[in-house]
Amino acid sequence: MTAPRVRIAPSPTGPLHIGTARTALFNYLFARHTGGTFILRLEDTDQARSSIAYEKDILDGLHQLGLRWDEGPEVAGDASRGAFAPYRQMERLPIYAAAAERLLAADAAYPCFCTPEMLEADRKAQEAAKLPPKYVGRCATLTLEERAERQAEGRRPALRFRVGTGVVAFDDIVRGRVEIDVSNLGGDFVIVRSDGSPLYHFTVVVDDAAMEISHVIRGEDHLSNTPKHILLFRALGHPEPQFAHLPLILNPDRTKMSKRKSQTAMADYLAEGFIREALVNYLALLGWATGTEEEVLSIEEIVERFELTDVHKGGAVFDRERLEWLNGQWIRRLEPDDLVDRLRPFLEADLAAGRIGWLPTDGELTSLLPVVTERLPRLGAIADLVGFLWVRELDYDPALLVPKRWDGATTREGLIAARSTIADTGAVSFEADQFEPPLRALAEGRGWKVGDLFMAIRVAVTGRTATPPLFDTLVALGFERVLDRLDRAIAILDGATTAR
RNA sequence: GCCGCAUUCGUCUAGAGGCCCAGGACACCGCCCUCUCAAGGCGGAGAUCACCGGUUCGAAUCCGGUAUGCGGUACCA
Repeated sequence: MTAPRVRIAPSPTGPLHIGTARTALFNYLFARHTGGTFILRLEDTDQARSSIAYEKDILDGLHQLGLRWDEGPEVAGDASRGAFAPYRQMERLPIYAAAAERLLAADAAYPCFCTPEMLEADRKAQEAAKLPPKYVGRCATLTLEERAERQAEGRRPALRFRVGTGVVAFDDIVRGRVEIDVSNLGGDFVIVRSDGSPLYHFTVVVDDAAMEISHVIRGEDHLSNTPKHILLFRALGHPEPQFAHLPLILNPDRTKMSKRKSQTAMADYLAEGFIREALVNYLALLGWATGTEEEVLSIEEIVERFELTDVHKGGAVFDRERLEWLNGQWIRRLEPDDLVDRLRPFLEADLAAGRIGWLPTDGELTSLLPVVTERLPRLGAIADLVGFLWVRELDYDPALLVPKRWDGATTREGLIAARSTIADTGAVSFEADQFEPPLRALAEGRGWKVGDLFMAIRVAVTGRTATPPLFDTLVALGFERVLDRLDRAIAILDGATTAR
């Protein structure tokens, strides 16, 4: 058998959608697993809704996920690559026109002069009679003379495809045999608008035929449309590809995942710091499983194990919690240098947004990693975790300073004692294991719980109650800043007592 | 309305006639570890396998029906 050729065919009418990314991924996995070719084609015939900005978002998003296509357009107008160029439908208009001409010549299609008003009236009547909406076929039997007459009146016809009669059946790779009676297709459907622009059902088939697509892998929402495509393939005299309809990704209420009810833009997930390894891993597991208990898998491992026949039939609810868990798994698996590189853009964004006052060096960041990675659910959470390291002044609620079991006076006393202990030991060298024994001894000597003392210090130097381990934090801050922040906390407590 | 597709713990799933009074993971709860938060370890709770009927010695797995859900039904993609 010849190598498969598959494609992802997004339309740039919105940002890269999670569902589109998943479909792209499954096509990619299938292509790589079988040694086939993965093609990207832009379906931009809906000029009213398409935009170059969306196109860029989609291509960038796919690139960021690591889904490289073998044939297709490059970002924003750059050169295409592949033997079947162009890969933007708006640049393929002559091809559709020629195909339409052939169908017309063969009388597989005919011009339709019905006006939107007439069609609307038909629909109303059918609705009233409780009949399924369907084109009545008014123009199906027009003679050549009648067509010419209407043309002469200046009416611009749309082109309709004759669906004929019978049953269309196909063997879907994930769903098995599907049979649909042509009478349920809604009658002869329009393939070219009256303004001459081709419609989706038509372009998709012309292109899949022209690009020699062997397997059409797409969302289940296209299942009911497949007979139309098959009819078109036949009329065009082209062998039908195999079809595989993937289950839908769902909102929590089990409807098709939508912008209204879920976060659907891939760019938003990327911006939050979900990394491609996790995103790919998670998306692959929506509707597919290895059949073993393996779950944390690299894209290479997934490629190796992927089979279309193992894909599920039922829809899958998108579960952000599980994605976050996988993201944590993958963040912890990254090499330190890699993690530092990937953290950079997030820190730059934090700086730009004023969440931090300056950027750490690579060395600083690297030394922080051991205590940071296991606390990082998303790269974007970095400032939230240790942003206190890169700000001049801490801004916190003074009430946080006082541990639950302590009062203000005890806290003040504790911080003063801790300050001098740290000043004494830190003057020699500033290392984590230097402080723990003396500070523990301090707590013990005063009859304090170490947790309380440590918590007071923690809040004083970080402004937060949840941080990486205290001593690593102190070292990261440095001798001077630790003392400064302790002094400032003591001053705050002084102020509080004097005020009272 | 009509057509199509689907249905295993809250969620993602394993399961292809006996290994299943259903396994794993996320989330949840508890314990351990512990200076907080995580991470990790251990344990717990959680599914009469949508329902009804049939086939079979035996069904989550096969067949039929029902219900529910979703998708499609455009001169959108």
